[in-house]
Amino acid sequence: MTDCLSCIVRNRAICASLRPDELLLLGWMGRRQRVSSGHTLLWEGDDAPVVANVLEGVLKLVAATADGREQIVGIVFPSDFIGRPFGKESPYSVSAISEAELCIFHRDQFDEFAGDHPDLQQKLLRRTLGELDRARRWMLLLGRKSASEKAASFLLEMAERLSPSPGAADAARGFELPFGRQQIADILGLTIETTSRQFTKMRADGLIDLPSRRKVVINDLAALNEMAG
Amino acid sequence: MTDCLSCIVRNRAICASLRPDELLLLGWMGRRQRVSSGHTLLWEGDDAPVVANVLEGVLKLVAATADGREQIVGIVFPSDFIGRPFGKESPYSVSAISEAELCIFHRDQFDEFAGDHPDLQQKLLRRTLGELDRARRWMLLLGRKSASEKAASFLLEMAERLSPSPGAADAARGFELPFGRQQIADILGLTIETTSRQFTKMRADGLIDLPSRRKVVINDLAALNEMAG
DNA sequence: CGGCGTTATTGATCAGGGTCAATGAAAGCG
DNA sequence: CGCTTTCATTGACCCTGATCAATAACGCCG
Repeated sequence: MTDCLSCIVRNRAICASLRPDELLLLGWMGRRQRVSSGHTLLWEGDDAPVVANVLEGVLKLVAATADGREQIVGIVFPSDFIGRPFGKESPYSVSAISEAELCIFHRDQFDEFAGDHPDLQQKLLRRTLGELDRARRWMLLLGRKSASEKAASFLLEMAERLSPSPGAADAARGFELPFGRQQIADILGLTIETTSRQFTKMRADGLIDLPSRRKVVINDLAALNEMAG
Repeated sequence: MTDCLSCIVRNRAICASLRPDELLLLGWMGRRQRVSSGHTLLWEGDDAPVVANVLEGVLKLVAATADGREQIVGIVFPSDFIGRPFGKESPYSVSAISEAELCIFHRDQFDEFAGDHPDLQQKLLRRTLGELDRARRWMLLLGRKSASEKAASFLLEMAERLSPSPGAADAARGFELPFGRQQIADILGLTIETTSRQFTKMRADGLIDLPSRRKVVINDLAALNEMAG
């Protein structure tokens, strides 16, 4: 059994809507699972028999064409929810891109539990609405922005999402990306070469520093915002 | 007051979850409104004080860059729901692209009503999850597909969504698009010229007929599927 | 520390799709 | 019915970002 009361995402995940006794019930249903970096949890097109909360680590949602081109369609951080409630197959695959720890439920069991707990369902609805907003803003980037606008937008989004206090204006000026260059390319709908060139150019122009492969320091937030279009 | 029981989308909209007495309550809150083609209901970035069900007509959700490039991020058909419950500003604008009839609610009133009616909220959750899946499949198209793949994918999606019996395998072979070429371009992340060229090419190759500006007849579904990648 | 595998950068070239411009076809209207 | 306006098609040219290829930097491990 899982101890939900001491869970690290207790107050941020959808479970935050539950009372201690309800949480106990949910705890009986869930089981913790570590997944290692690179491991794929759910495959695109397959029936997705599980849903989960992310306790730790980062995962990616990937859609792919028949000939292997990949687009990352979502990034999942701790306290986020993954899987597809209400019985549809997953339209994308879900893979860990770092060591991760999940709290996994059988989808059918979870669906039933959710049916009896409107507050949980509302939390899930709010979260899904937020995800939909984010996905739609990303569609503008994918469909209409240039490579340089994409790169700048990406850094701003990451500064926002990786900042310690969510929602606050103090987006992190320096942070470590959980992605390599190829994954950034798959997020932006670019090739790895173009992505690399854009990063190099931003560094050359003094907008950012790149102290190591995955570290980024933002020097000129205003210019970056300008550049993002 | 609105007569929900005789509503044309009674069994398809989220209201289908409600009992007659609940429906009566909701009817008191809603008001019908006609909107003419081209009229914008909600503006990107503004607070969105209303939500609505679509009874008739087609609307588009549009995200735009500061310099005026536009990306259509969603298409709304009869029985679909529009607006942003739970108090966030709309991240896109909503415009009618044909004469339309809506059933409009004040967002706050609707939120409160939804809070008291879990079944309604679940219907909304299911719908939102479906929209999110659709948006993410579209991200693959925008980020990774070529112009010809985009055009073919578009026609297949439209054949599916415009078919009279939803879900059935009998996607309409001939149908009338509710969009002009510029709007198709804004859906696909292309220019109007490229869109036009792709349509002309598909006709030249015998995959489709174009009997009038907005009419499409699919001749070779298999080839179109192949082409969509 | 040195060697190797992986990942990122840089360069040269090319092509898909954008841009600019002109023409053509439909729809709206007096 | 013809005129105007809007929308779509077609053509010529160019540019951004993809592709192909080589090199460089990092990280891992013995």
